[in-house]
Amino acid sequence: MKNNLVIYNSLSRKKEPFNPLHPPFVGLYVCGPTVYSDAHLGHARPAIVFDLLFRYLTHLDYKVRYVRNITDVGHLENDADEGEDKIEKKARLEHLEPMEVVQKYLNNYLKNMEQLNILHPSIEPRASGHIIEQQQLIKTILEKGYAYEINGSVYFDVLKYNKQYNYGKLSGRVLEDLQTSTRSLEGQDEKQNSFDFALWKKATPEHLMRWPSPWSEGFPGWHLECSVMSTKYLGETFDIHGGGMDLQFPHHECEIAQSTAAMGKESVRYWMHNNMITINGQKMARSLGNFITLDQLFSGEHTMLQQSYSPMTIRFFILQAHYRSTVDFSNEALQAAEKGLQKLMKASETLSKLKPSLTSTVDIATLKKKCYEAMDDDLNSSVLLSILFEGVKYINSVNDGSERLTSGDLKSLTDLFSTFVFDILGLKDENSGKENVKLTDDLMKIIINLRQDAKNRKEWALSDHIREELKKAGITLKDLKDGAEWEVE
RNA sequence: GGUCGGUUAACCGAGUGGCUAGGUAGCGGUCUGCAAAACCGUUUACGGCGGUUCGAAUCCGCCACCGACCUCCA
Repeated sequence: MKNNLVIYNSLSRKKEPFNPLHPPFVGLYVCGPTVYSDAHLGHARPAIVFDLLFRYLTHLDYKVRYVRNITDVGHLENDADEGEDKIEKKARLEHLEPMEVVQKYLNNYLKNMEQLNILHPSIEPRASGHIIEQQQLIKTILEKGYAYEINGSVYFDVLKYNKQYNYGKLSGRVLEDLQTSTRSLEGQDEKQNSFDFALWKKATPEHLMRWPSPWSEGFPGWHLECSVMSTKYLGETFDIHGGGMDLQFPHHECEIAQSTAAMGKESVRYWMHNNMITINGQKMARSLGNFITLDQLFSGEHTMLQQSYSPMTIRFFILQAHYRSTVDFSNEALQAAEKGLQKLMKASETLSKLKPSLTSTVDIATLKKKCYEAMDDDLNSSVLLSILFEGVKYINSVNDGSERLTSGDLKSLTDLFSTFVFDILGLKDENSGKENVKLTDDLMKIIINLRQDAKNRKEWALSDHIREELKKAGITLKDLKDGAEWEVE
């Protein structure tokens, strides 16, 4: 199995040829959402980026097992109000059970993902379903001597780990720098060093989410679930781990430390990080309160939105930028994306109606080659789209008669669009269904009006003929006192 | 403060040591009863200052500004 795919590995900070460990199988793990509020535009980005990767690898005939976790345990929040669990905080506010909150927002997230035409991962494991495995990993790390227990909590000993391994290799941190620069936060008295992180945390009396363990009734640390669930389903070593750039430190750094401490080796071969979506140049995040939820985008109900934007417009908007660049939100940019998407969709419809010629005046084989080159170059969907728009130009030109395509080339171009626009980029024509309903409605109005004119002129034969023909087409006309109703059988 | 990244035309956004990215918007034209669509042509680019080079927006240095991470976060 061969491919020309090159991906940027955050670990080496270089583009590297992608060679899976056990071809034709590929293991892909991506950090999913913490489900304690509605999904926002920021959540759409990694979902779309790694959906693109999943789709492309699948297109290249790899057998991909794609694991995307659901964080439903909620993790410690270092707010002024001493480490309150996010999910519980929300639960108390809304008088719901923590798991009820989880279910509500998980449902919403999954609904949004479907709207964005994001394929379901192969496995969507939940942190709460892997408490035992997480405890096992803690035990192993304790046995290896890279963690210590204090007052029922267990912390990872970063200093000791760093003597043998390199803590900070992924994010470019140097431990000595961290020692001086890490802010001193309250409630960290237990830790030997400020940069140590929790593997197990003893629950305070008001903490609702808790599980029994050898150390205390409590809950697992922030970073544990990913180490556990990735290796459980993909093996001790697996191909790709993805997530947002903001997770690089400390989350992914800690994952590396945990896995390495437990197994003596690293799990991940290629680290991939998508960049952020900005709004007025600033990161869009729940914590900053400047986020727009996907439901709001789709409905247009937000003070910053001039109109609603369809899921495919959002998808197209995100795909227009390369995943490692920031992408800046604005109404203007989304409206441009909406128009661009419409142009692409319209062209692909036109394509299906083109008539073949005996000769071709444009080079489809080269176009196809360039599409693969764009995707192979670290999933450059931005360049891919620019090439597909060359194809759009060809299509419209052929339609206008200024260019020609043989039936063979026509088929190639149709395959190309089907493959790249729909299968790989995962775009779909949202208007076809809606338009048809509206179109039928409009057509029926025209027919009914014409028939009314005929009736007004007492041309009953014509009027009856129209009604009979419609009946044959499965449409029943019902004449009312004024006007007419119609219905489909 | 530390680490890392960015600054591209009206807006979004690729890319590259010499060759039109693309989308949206604008302008001119073709087509058209009109309009729309489509097609053709087209305008203001590579933050600033130096350096390397035959040639830099692209490499190097300095400066300015912006951002991310360092704390849950996509």
